[in-house]
Amino acid sequence: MSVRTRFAPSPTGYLHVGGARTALFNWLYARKNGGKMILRVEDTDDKRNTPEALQAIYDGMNWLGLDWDEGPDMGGDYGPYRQSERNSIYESYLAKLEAGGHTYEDAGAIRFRSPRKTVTVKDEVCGTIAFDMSNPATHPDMTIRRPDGSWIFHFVNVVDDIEMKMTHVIRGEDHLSNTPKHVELYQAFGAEPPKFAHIPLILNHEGKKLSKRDGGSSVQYFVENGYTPEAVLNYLCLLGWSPGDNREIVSLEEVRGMFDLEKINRRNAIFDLDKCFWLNGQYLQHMTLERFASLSQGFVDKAGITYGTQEALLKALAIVKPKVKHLSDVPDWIGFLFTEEFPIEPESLEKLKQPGALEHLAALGDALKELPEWSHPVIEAKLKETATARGVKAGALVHPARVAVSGRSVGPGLYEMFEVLGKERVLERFHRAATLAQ
RNA sequence: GGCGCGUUCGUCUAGGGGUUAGGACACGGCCCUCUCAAGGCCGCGGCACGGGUUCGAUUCCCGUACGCGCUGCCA
Repeated sequence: MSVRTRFAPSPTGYLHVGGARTALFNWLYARKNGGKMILRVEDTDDKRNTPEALQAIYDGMNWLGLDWDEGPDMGGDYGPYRQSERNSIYESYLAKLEAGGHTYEDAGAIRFRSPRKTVTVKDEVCGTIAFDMSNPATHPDMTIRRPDGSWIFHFVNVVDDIEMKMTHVIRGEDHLSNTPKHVELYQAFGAEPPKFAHIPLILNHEGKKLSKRDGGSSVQYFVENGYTPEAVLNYLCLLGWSPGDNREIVSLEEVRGMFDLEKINRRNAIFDLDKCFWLNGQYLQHMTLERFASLSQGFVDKAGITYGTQEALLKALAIVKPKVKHLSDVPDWIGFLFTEEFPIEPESLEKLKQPGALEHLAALGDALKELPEWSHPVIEAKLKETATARGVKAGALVHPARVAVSGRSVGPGLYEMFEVLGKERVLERFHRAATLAQ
């Protein structure tokens, strides 16, 4: 039987990183085994259930690059894929339960009568667990339908998993304790339960369940803060799973080849934004300039930078790419290259006021002015030559020049900046800075 | 409270009856260097505790503690 996994989020208005990792593991397992990944929207009773909330799920999944084979947007053989549209299916399953005497009414709601036996759950991650369901006080009969006719999660979840022929249910460990209830339902339907795999939860720095308020709890956070999907995906893979060979940087493709349910830990993991941040810098540095440019484009446009030609933008991006850690920082890193209105940091301006700084700057300007060719190696040689002639270290010229040209003391390599700016603008900026620092 | 799951550096993890307990992030130092990064080197830092089992336990078993989850007419 071919593998069928599913990601079954409830539209809450955003894609939670925990949900994203659940989706990722389901995706990996399906793809690894040549199976199908299904997206099912669990929108049973919520009023907050809006088109925007659904869109947030699509957006998050799309951004991460996790695709699915069946879902609300594309259909499939077992649809519809939104629980709000599956009422007739639930009615028929309820009828089966009623026919079997498994239900009863309680204050208008419909409850499932537990068989009150020990239920054994076989979990691919947690092993075999026996749950004693005999005590109604600790394991009350679950409600499956509210008085208003709406359905309860446990019921529709199981019905859909049966109907959609899921072979593997990979979900958060918060459902482990619910699983015996689900197994009772499978048994009442005479259906074979799927294989379960409960994956550890993702916690915040306080060790609590990651909530909406925690930075990085939503995929949207990573989109807005200039993370690359490959870095986030890589980070998520490393939470509860490991390639086992001490590598930290592993592409989705590689993980897809070696992913295995048995290798998932059972331990909850605290989300470490620092490490995700580090991975992001790694990915940014090692990706192609083209990829970097396409990921940066949105941030550059949003910042309203008038960069002229695409070629000019590319040149600017090339010199900041090794330094940038967040794509959202790109505009700040390249902005001064495209306008003469860039700000000069007060602290940096102080460097220009240091004794000798303006003289060095003027001398450097004079030297550079004579340069027949304007390229990194030539500029560098000239600067060093000038420094030597003046009996100072290169830094004495570099620092004031950097401030003059960029308005700040931290930035891309000086010679690279010069090259991108061109001789005229560099010399102009030298003059302007000298004036400002008087 | 009951039930379930868990517990290796601050964090993510590798490992597993005999190891100097490995890696990564973070942190500190040094090197490189035009700044900042990157990179290189070094350092800091860990098997929750108590009993067993065993020649030997961080690894297996049992407790305890702690954490998390479930215990809804939330999902």
